[in-house]
Amino acid sequence: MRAWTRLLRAHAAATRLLNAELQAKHGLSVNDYEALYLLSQSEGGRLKRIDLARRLALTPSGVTRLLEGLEEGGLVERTSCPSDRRVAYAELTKDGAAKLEAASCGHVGSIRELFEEHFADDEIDELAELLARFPGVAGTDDSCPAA
Amino acid sequence: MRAWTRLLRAHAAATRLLNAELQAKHGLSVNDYEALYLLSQSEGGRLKRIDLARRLALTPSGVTRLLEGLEEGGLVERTSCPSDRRVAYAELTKDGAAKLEAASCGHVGSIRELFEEHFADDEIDELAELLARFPGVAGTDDSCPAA
DNA sequence: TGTGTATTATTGAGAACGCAAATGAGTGTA
DNA sequence: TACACTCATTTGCGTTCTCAATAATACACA
Repeated sequence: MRAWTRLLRAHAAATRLLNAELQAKHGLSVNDYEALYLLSQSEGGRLKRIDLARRLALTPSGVTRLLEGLEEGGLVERTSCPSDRRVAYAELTKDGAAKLEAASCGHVGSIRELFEEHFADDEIDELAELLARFPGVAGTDDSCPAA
Repeated sequence: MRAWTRLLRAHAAATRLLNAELQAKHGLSVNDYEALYLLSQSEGGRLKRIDLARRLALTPSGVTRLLEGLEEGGLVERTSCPSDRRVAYAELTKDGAAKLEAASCGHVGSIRELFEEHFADDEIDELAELLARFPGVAGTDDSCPAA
């Protein structure tokens, strides 16, 4: 029980902090950033919308809304798939890659700072390992295509 | 970095699951439940709104909105403080205590299930200990008045 | 081929929450 | 007393997300 309530609090506090900073400096939300990052790590800089949803732990409709904003800003482009006309790809644009580049240094720094202020290096690994146990979390953070 | 993104995913996935269940069975959100629980554990079944905000990792305005719903449902009552007329207490009503009682068994069970399915007991403790390091998380989950 | 089912994506409606601004109340200082 | 400052709370507004319903496509099988 303590573990659960603390997960709630830790997420709320950390998210609010990082969101505010990212928003102020670059006009991006944390999820905007994560989406751009995932695209940048994927082959061809693009990902099926549904895969993006799974990796971000959002619903498909959440992804539609998220990408709406990014497309409007010209950071992401909609591409269609010739072999399956149901799927739409989200593809990183040049502007999107540049935006990610510009934001990443500061953002990664803030995250490092937040964690290293309170944890030793091996504790961070431990935390990551434990969190990966939750359903749907494992294997969502690297560039593997998530078959 | 992995630790951070996994914290995001784990929270999103777990919250969505437990929220849906709690909502379907009792018409409460996770934060509704947490608020009722915190009140039930506090002296006199009441808490200053601002303390509730801190313990839930919400902003004061978030608490106002949350309590709006609970007051409408008769689960919580607004009480004033004689010694400082700025503060308003949120006080658990009989109905609120009953509602909490009714929901707690199933909800706690779901949480246990979710965690015990993926973790050993000592790993849960470890996770709780690590999460407590985040700023503002420590000491928010028991009944201490959070001076 | 025709039909039923699963999958991908979008839309409408609504919930939850944050920020900024405003209000009213306490506190300290001259 | 008068003034500035801080604190608890609420309100308006915008953002982000979910759920349920819908549409279009793919696929499996008789």
